[in-house]
Amino acid sequence: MTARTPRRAVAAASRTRQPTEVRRRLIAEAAVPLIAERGSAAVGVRDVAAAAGVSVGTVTYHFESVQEVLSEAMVLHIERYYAALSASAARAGGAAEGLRLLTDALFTDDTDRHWRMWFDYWHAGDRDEAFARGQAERYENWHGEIRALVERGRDEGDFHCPDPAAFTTRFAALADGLALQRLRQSPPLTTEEARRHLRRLIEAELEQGA
Amino acid sequence: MTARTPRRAVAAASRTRQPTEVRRRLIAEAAVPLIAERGSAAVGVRDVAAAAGVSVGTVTYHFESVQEVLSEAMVLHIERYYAALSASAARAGGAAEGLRLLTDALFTDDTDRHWRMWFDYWHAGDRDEAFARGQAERYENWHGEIRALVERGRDEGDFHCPDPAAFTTRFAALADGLALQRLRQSPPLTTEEARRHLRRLIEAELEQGA
Amino acid sequence: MTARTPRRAVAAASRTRQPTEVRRRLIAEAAVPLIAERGSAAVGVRDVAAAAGVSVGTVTYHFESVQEVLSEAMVLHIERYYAALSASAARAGGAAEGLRLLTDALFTDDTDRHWRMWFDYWHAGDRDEAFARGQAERYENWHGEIRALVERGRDEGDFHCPDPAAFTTRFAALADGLALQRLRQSPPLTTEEARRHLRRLIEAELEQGA
Amino acid sequence: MTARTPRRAVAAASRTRQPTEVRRRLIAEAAVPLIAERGSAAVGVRDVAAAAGVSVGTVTYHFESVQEVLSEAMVLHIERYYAALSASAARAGGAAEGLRLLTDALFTDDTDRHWRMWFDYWHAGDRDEAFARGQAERYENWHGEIRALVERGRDEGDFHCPDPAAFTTRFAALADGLALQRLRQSPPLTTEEARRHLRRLIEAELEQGA
DNA sequence: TATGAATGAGAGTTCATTCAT
DNA sequence: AATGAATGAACTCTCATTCAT
Repeated sequence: MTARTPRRAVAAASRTRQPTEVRRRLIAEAAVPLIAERGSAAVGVRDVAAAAGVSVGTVTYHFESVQEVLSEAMVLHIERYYAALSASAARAGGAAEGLRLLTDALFTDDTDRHWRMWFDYWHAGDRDEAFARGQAERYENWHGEIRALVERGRDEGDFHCPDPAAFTTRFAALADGLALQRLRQSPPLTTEEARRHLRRLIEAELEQGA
Repeated sequence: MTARTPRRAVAAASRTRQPTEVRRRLIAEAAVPLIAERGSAAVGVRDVAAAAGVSVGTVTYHFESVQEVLSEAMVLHIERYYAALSASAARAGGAAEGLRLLTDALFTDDTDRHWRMWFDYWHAGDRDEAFARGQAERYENWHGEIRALVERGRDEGDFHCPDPAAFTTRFAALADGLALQRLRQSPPLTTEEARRHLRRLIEAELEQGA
Repeated sequence: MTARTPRRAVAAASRTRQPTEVRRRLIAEAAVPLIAERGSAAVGVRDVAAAAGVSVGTVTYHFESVQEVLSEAMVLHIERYYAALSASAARAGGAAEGLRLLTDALFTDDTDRHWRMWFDYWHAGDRDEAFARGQAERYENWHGEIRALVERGRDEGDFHCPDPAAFTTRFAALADGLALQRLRQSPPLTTEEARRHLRRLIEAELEQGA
Repeated sequence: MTARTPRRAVAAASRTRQPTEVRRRLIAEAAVPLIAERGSAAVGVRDVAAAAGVSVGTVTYHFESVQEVLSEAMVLHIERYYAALSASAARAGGAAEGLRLLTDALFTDDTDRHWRMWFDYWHAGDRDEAFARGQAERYENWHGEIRALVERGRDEGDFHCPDPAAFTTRFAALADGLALQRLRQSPPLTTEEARRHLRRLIEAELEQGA
């Protein structure tokens, strides 16, 4: 009969008193799958609270606003994604192989949800300065990662690259653009096609003189 | 008019009776700048009605839903943008020059609002099937435009291109990706830099053998 | 694309200019099935106009208000129903048989829609004085019909009835009440059961002494 | 509070925080007189909220929809009415007297508002399955009450009744039908007349052989 | 620290009525 | 007589935020 069915099941243990930082983290973490599935615009405090197994009040107690929760959750997810990419590259023997592994890791069947969230995050920045700043920062880290590989590759003699920064811009832009197309075109670009386009760029720009 | 939105000034001339198709167009047209400035998520029927100088009822009389108004407005704006690009390319002597003019037209100081709306439209498609379909269609038209130029350039002997479709995918993706970066990075990518990256792709892929 | 698809198909011939009384009748007549199917509360001017094959303006030109259309339509339907009952009774040899035929005609598989509209009409009278007056008038006619049969039956020596008016009240009330139950109870009262209850009343009150 | 509904006076004491079940009850209770006076179709959330001395949000917080509020309010009222009838019957020495007291209690000058709400509730069931189900259930309870009295009366030797279920159907139907007439006819059936008709049924069917 | 009832502005939509054509 | 575009008040429902407990 009640309008909102009380769901207390989730994470009953965490209903106990927690230090702020722990609680914040638990809440943000709980929001990640919600955003990934519905998009940030469709996630409300109530949803987050329910998913985290806490009350609405607890969410607003620990966060200034919903925006803050969403932002934190998205950053959490995105950083984790880039960490995986880095790990993938680090596992390689040389920078050239590293860039190749990273390229492969960018488009897999599991990455669509990442790209969706990434563009969702991008979009949020359109009206929210804080999101935009986070976005810029994330772009910077990501570019740094790529550029480092390119430069190491050049040092190791595998790549020929007069302007690593410019290449990085193109590489990152191409990846973003391919993802956009993949998520909207029909029939969609396959993951393999997307990778091939990136590899084509690498060949054309870094390996031609090698 | 409602107490909340007191202005009625705009488009006073159109207060008169209009055939449905005319009124629909006037309303959609009035919605364009609103969406461009605030993003589609922040535009409501009341805003549109006020901007069009009509009552709320008039908007809902001519449209099924707000979504329909927004979609129509965005399509209006986007198609106009692509028409300008086409015109720009058509003005050229040959296909090679056409592609160069088109590249220049993609990034100017006036195009940021286009890109913003383009990505807004893209994002709307994330939760609305109708938007997504429109998006796919627009991608197709846009790709067709580019590919035609590439093929004509090859026929005219200016371009060397074994796979025009693949190049088109990369060109369009790079343009999208550069726009994403331009709107978020700080300091932002300049229009000239963005163009240069696209020209670099053209050189590397189409003109290398010429 | 248009919000409201223009349906001009229906009764194209009647789209021509018509004298007021003719047009009123055509419109009211068109409203009958709508009310029967959806209930008067769910029928709007637009529906009526569409069903009558005329414009909204035409409906409001000929009627003071929607209420008036609905009322007229309901009266049309209800009077037609009672006319059929009268005809049924008139067809009989004597009053006794007439009352029996009328009883049978009250509950058939086709009469549910009548009862539904009757109670809809009754309900409308709860907030609208005009409806209530129409209702009272209809009750009076209906009672008159029954009473006349009873009195004739008494004169013909078939019935024994010291107070025809009181019997009429009970007979009419029982019919109404049985219909109410039939439309709500589950399992619903069958038409045959409903008739039997009415016949039982007739036996108990009119035929016991005969 | 909203500009449109300035009064906030009622139930000032209940402005305080209440557990859901309590608040739900307070709100439903506040809706009863509104429905009784205007009919359920004319009662909106704003009215209910104002009457309950809470905000609109509070109503929608505790209820799924207005329908739910109205339904709960009507059930509240109707059950209370039947409880009073039962109490009336229970107070009697024997079942025969119980049925007589119940008959008297059905029509008093205070019961018109009940009947109005009962038919309003009935009508609501015409388009809403949930209402219809509630209605069916209420019919069942009410019939059970009557039948029990009849059977007890028979056991006590006061009534002669070969088919208590059938009598119950007729008794309940007659009561409903008399109420319908009473609320519409002019001049209206007096309460005493209505009772007399019911007593006549009892005499004719239950006491004739006694 | 945690709760969840309470809030109220604002959203999209409906629709009887008006009136220029 | 007929049209249908235009109106705007009123509707229900959503939801981030507040705050007494």
